[in-house]
Amino acid sequence: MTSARSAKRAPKPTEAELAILAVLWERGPSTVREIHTELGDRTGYTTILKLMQIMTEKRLLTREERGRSHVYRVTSDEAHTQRRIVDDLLQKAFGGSAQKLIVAALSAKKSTPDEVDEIKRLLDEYKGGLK
Amino acid sequence: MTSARSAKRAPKPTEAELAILAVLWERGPSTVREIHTELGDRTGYTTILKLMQIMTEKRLLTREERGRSHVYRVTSDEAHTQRRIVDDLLQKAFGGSAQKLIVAALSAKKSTPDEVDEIKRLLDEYKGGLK
DNA sequence: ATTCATCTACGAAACTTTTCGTTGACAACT
DNA sequence: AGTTGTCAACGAAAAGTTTCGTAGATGAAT
Repeated sequence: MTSARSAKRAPKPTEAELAILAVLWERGPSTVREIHTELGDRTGYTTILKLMQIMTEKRLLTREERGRSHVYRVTSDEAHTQRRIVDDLLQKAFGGSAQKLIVAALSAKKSTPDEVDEIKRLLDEYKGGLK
Repeated sequence: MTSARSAKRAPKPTEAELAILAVLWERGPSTVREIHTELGDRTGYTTILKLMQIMTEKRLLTREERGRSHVYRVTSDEAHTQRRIVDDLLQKAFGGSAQKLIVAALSAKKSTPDEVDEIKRLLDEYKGGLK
């Protein structure tokens, strides 16, 4: 056997794929038409269709038929996929240091003191979950 | 004019470029040989050389001659580049929510309580810097 | 029944990124 | 002077990603 479409882990999505995932996260299960509309006129309909077909092959999406069209949904949840992506970035750009990444995120986002407090609350929550 | 190599802002590095940047961040200014050694035998020497030449064209790196070889250094500092990358990811995968990203970073890294405390300290520092 | 709109499927073009083979320069060594 | 090792330069192949044109199916409207 060489490279059949067998049971593999979901690979890291490409840029264009990520744009589609983001819409699916926001809207929930959707048709190609819906995604295409949401994404605006930057890309043609068949481009989106093709990408979603490829994503289905890669197991990033599943689909079911509804009438004449297909409804796509993401296979693994938003948090899981985001963790994958961040983990990858953490290794490649931050030498594995979550702290550096968080600092970068804060200054990129220019968070307000209130938001920082909210983040601190999340940290406590996370710490609580560890025990 | 269409696309001359003029005064442009540094573009987002590709994956392979990022691997090189990471080594330069860690080691400081280095020769191609040094980067190649550090990166192991996964890729050939000329591949790294070519990439670094391209990166120099793109102004991600500058270089100066030292004897027969060239010493490359990054143009903009680590934090700045990391912020760029994170900002991009923030928009594309996290709907602009720094909180989501931070949570993802924590669980990807499986941070310990001590590390979480350290991050909280950084947050306070950051908050202090805002005033 | 013909036309029209909408959908999937397929294939290939266009573009980007990564890889490496080859060449020529240069210096150190014999 | 000839051989050997190391380097930058260059070009182009290979691989990966994104784009869209075209075709065929199906249902709705005339």
